[in-house]
Amino acid sequence: MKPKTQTVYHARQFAELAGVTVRALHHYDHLGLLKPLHRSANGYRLYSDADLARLEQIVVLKSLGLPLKQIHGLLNDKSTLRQTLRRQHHVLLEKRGQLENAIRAIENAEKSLKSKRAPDWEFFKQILKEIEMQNETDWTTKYYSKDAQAKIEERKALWSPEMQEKVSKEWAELFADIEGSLGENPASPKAQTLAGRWRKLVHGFTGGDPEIQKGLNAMYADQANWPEKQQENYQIRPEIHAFIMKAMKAGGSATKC
Amino acid sequence: MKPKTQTVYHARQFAELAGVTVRALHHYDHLGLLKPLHRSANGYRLYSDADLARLEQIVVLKSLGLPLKQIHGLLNDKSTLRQTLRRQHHVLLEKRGQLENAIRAIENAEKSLKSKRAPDWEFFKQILKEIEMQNETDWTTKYYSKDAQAKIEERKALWSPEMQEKVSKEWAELFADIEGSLGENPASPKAQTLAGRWRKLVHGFTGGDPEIQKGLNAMYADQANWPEKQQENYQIRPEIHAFIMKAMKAGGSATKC
DNA sequence: CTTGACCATGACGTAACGTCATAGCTCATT
DNA sequence: AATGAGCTATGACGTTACGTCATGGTCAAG
Repeated sequence: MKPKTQTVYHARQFAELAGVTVRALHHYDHLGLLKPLHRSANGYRLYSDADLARLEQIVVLKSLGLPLKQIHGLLNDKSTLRQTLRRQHHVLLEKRGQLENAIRAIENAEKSLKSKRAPDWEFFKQILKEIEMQNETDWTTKYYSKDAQAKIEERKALWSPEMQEKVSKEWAELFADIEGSLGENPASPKAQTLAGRWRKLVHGFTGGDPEIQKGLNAMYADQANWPEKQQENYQIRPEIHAFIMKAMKAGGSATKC
Repeated sequence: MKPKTQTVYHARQFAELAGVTVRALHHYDHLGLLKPLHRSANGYRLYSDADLARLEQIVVLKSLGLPLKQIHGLLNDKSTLRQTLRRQHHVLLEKRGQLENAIRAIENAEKSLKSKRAPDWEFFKQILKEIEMQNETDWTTKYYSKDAQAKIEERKALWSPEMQEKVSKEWAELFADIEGSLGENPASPKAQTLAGRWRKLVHGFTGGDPEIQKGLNAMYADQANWPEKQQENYQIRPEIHAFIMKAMKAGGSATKC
């Protein structure tokens, strides 16, 4: 005999088991997110242990900041769980970034309030701008159309750290290989192979989207105006760029960079 | 002659100057947060440079995460700016903490998803609990009534880092001084002075609130169940405690610890 | 029978606007 | 003068995840 623990719970008990309120249960029921298995004759909600498991999953996902709608979808089709988590991870990192900006801004503002007795709004404005400028991780955005930006954000969210690392390693290897083949004829099979790898990596970023490709090209054309700090990280040696361009042309591709 | 730049703006222009939408202007107007100086005959909102200054302040405060209601109050009575910023700083730090929990939880969950193909909800639950347990900065809360907790939070938010440091230094000094006076008669003026300092420091925390005092007492009485890590930081040597209790009694005070 | 504790549904409130819908005004072109 | 583009106004509903009544039925204990 199994220990026959209670198999049905009333709203109150059930809510307490998962640390939520009865009102929340009503809400979830209303949304169709969690419907009690049955109702008693008088209309009371009767929850089961299976319901408890589901509710606990809801609570977990909720604590990760997911909206109830998505949770609903996830629980009906858990195959997208991975991607949802990736996306959410990205979202949370961004929120944290903004929070940190605000926190630092307040700290600076407090310092300035300590010396000057009256608030200096011009100064505050400055502080915020500077902080925003400082961590301009997204200085690239100005090259993309609104439309393209949205698409990029979409795809960014799905890049796992491993993928990111793998890709940057592939780029590094590709650069090294090109470096060693600068003497080759751009039309040679070897050069064409390199151009192929290049295209594949670029394609991995653009996803084949012409809007994104356009932005990337624009960004590349404006190299002179990149922020100094990024020059080193992103700039491609002219010889390499020239070589690849020639190889691309020889191969008949229109992709610019 | 000063450069007579435009002195009145229509909604659209004005909004762009501060990087907000026209709808937001309507909203602020509706709330009474920012009313345009006048309206044109046809009912159009006409904003002035003074309005611009105010709008910019609104934008700054909003970016710090302050609700419009509070901003409204602040702009009418800037004397509370300091405290509001302190409070907000505290709020933001807490939000960041929660975000970090969620972020770490997702990262762990992703790891576990990598090995096992199916989501292991029990495991997720565990992860969240552990992370919550791990940074239990507020293990003390369980000793306070809901009411008292709210009050404590209120006061915490107003403690500047400097205050905090000053207070803990004062406690350290007091402990040292008591340590050197353990041989004294608890009724002696010297002991009474020490007891007075003790009371003042406790009062600084309780704010004279009996609810908070009660919680503090309860917490102290339950020393045996404190989390291990905190034992060292918070525990008071029994000799010192005993001495102060005697001195308090001798002085006729009812304060327990 | 009366409490007190628990249940249900329904509806309004919250924060900060976004997004129509409807309608008037203005300037410039046809 | 009529028309269309572009700007303006007000009003109202939608969003998120419930909290907080308001109203009324149910159940076990005394």
